Amino acid sequence: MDSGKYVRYTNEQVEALERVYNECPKPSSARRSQLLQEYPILANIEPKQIKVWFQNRRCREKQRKEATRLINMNAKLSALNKMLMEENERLMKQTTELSMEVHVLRQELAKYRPPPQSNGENLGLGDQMASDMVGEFLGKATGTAVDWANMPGTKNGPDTFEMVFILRGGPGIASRVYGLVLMEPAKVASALKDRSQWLRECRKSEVLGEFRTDQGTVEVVYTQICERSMSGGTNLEPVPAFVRAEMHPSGYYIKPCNGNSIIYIVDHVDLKPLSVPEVLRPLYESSAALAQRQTMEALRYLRRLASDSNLDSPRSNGHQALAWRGIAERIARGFNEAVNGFPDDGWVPLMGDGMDDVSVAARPLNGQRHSGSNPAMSGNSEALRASEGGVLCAKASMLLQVSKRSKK
DNA sequence: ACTGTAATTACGTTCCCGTA
DNA sequence: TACGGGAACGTAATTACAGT
Repeated sequence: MDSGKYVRYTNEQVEALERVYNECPKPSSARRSQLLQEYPILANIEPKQIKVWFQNRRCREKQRKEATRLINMNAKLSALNKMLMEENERLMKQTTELSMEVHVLRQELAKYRPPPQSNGENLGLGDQMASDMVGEFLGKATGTAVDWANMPGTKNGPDTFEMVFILRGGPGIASRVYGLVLMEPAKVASALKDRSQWLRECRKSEVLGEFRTDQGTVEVVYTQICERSMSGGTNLEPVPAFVRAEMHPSGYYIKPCNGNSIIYIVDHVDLKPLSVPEVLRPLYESSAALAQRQTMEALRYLRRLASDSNLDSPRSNGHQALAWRGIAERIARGFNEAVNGFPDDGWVPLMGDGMDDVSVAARPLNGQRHSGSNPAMSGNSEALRASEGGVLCAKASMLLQVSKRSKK
């Protein structure tokens, strides 16, 4: 650029231009010519220069506003960052405290772990007697030789000291579960005496649909292990050609433990799968889920009681309740995956939603009609085997209700 | 070297006018 | 009336210069 072209306007000239700019930042060509008349001090400035000055002035104002906006935003973000840093520090401290608390709780839980069951080696006399009593109890409760298969996903671990087992090799289906409940043994016994009470939330039963096959009538029944099944009473009309099942007496073994209780719960159901229509047999054979549901429901009930009763006690707090809930949920998930071969969300519940309910899920296959409820979109090997027969697939709890109704 | 600002450049939009 | 060309003007980016 020719250096002779570059000039710096005087302060007076700039002040005059600023006054005009404040009135009108974007003057027209006529207005620009007019202000040359109004301000003799601008007489030596070309109209084109005036135009350029206004262009640059608008540009500068825009840049300054943007700079101011960025400065303000930076201040806000700095304040927010400071606040988050403080919050992070607080949470880090909380994490440390909770980790220590978890460590203490695990140490406490480790004290309540029952002795190994493989043999009696390294057991004290009291432990050996207790172990023998448990074995005898389990045998009587199931009416069969004890040959349990531990369910994957429920192994003893650092954060759980309870296990779920399914009977292997005996008639029918049995399951057992043991775990610590923070209740006095007398209270546990009292709660378990009234079995119907912990089934109170599990008594809903509804026929969702019905259709006939060559082997007989198939009903789709939603149930939650209804109370009347236990008492023998029912207000549902019996459907002919349905199979029978027997409910064996359940058993509870309560072992005192430092003011709390280690509970062994067993349920045993003989569904007689050989009497089931062949097309449904695979489903009956998968009904280990039912027995497990019952035992887990009992244990959950006891824990709810313990949790409720201990909420006010100084040794209990919200963390404990959360820990118990987490353990129960992990066990339930693990069992479902182990027995059914798929997670809970693989089925769409017809009613109820799973964890605390004994829910039913079903899906129509091979173009068969269904009950009108949402069909589940995935299944397991048992469901697939059943589907080959061209009927509805369902979880075991549904089929138990079918068999119970025919028992009357 | 850095900053502020005048001047330049590139490009897009709007308006006006002539023409088919 | 539609269309194209040109003038005027705008913005954004860049360059160049003078003062500190």
